[in-house]
Amino acid sequence: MLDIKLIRSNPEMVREALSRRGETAETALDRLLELDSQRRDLLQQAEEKRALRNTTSQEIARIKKSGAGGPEVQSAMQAMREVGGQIKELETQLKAVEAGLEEELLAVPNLPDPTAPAGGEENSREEMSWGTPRTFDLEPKDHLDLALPRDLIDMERGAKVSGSRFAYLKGDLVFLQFALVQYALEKLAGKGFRPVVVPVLVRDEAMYGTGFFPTDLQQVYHLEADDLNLVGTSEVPLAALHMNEILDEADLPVRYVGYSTCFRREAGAAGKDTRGIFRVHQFDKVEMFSFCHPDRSGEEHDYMWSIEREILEELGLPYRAVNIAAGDLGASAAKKYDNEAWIPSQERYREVTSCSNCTDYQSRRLKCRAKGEKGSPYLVHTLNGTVVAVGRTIIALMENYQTVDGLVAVPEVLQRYLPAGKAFLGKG
RNA sequence: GGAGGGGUGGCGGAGUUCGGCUUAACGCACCGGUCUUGAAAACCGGCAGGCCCGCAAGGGUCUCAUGGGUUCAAAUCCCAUCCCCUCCGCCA
Repeated sequence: MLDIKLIRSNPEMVREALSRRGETAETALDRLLELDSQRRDLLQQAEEKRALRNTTSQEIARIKKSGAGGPEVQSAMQAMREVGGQIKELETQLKAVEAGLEEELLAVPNLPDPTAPAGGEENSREEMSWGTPRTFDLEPKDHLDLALPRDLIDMERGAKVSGSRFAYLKGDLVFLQFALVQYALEKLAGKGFRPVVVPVLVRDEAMYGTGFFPTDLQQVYHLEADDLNLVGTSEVPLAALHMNEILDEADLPVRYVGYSTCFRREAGAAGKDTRGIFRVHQFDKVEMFSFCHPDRSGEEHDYMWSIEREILEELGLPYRAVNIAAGDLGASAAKKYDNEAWIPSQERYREVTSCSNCTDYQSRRLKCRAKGEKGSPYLVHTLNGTVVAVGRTIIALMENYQTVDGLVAVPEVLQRYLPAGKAFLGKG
């Protein structure tokens, strides 16, 4: 959520910034400004009446206490009865205006960082790349073809039991998953991130607070009976962890690494990435999150991004990193890097991790602030990044580490987390 | 799921019977000062946040879990919701 005061005092700057997203937020901004001015007008009227009522009520109390209290008290009470009615009327109008303002404001995305390229997806800019895609003598197999002979991935039964885009992961892939998770958690814990297992069911409040609602409503599984939502990423419960809190400035940056299953409806992705487990409704992910001082989110972003790259390099996956264009950013992000690993079967780079700086967009919604020994509380900046998206990382590993015999080698950094002697998946 | 009890400032904790100097006592923590070679102790003072108006100084308003209601006036009375605790039942 943007600061209404910023919009009020600097509408042209906001308009300009949003246009870099390609947003046609013009009319929305005009409505916001109009509602804001209505709100302040009504607020002022209501507060004047309330001030009158307060002083008069105190007057009445004083007179009654002194034992007096004749007709003038009666008439004052009568007058305040009327004022009370007027206040109620103003408050009703005010509430309607504020609800409208809130609704409009929630739908406005974050202002993009100046270093995020303007425009849509096609303007995203490759920042760097690492490694060289392997060349194969024979056509490389995709992850599903590699998995099927050893029954490591079972899409058919996933579909039978749960529907399309659900899978069973079996055998050595299960060990590989937990090896990745353990490797990621240990690495991040060593870099100042506190491990957390988060709740995966959250209230609407947390979804709005993190900026997924109202924009991504249709992406989220909602449990009607309990009015709870299945999270699509542990970013949600991690961000909401300090909702309505004032952090101690001395503790910043407050860093967490969360592990959870993630659920996504993938509405609107019909026909896209339908093979294997590249795009499924349920997957596991290790996610990092940081609450940091507003002056340091830039360097924190770089730090987190560097961790993601370090991991891809240790896993030996050729990748490229992309600075996402403003128009392709999620609602909350001011800037985002996507890291795309080389997928041999597709002969292209696909997103495996990403890292976003959400500045104060989420913290304003979540009311998450920090305060030093002196001075007033201020909104923190929030950042999130994928450490390991298990499914996609497994795909990248399988395809890049496949042998001519159709076996899959295990990267050295992961071997110590697998049952003894497993240097290849599904062997024996 | 059943029966009770309870949510007050950074923390602890009064106040709720009987609505009105509660602009929330008191303590702890914290900050500033006096004292001291320095520190501790003691003493003095300060110490919530949001919003609105204002160049500022300052003023107003709201907030005692949340939202309504009663009243001239609500931490206090009424209703609803959320959360926490205890006991019972069920349970990985």
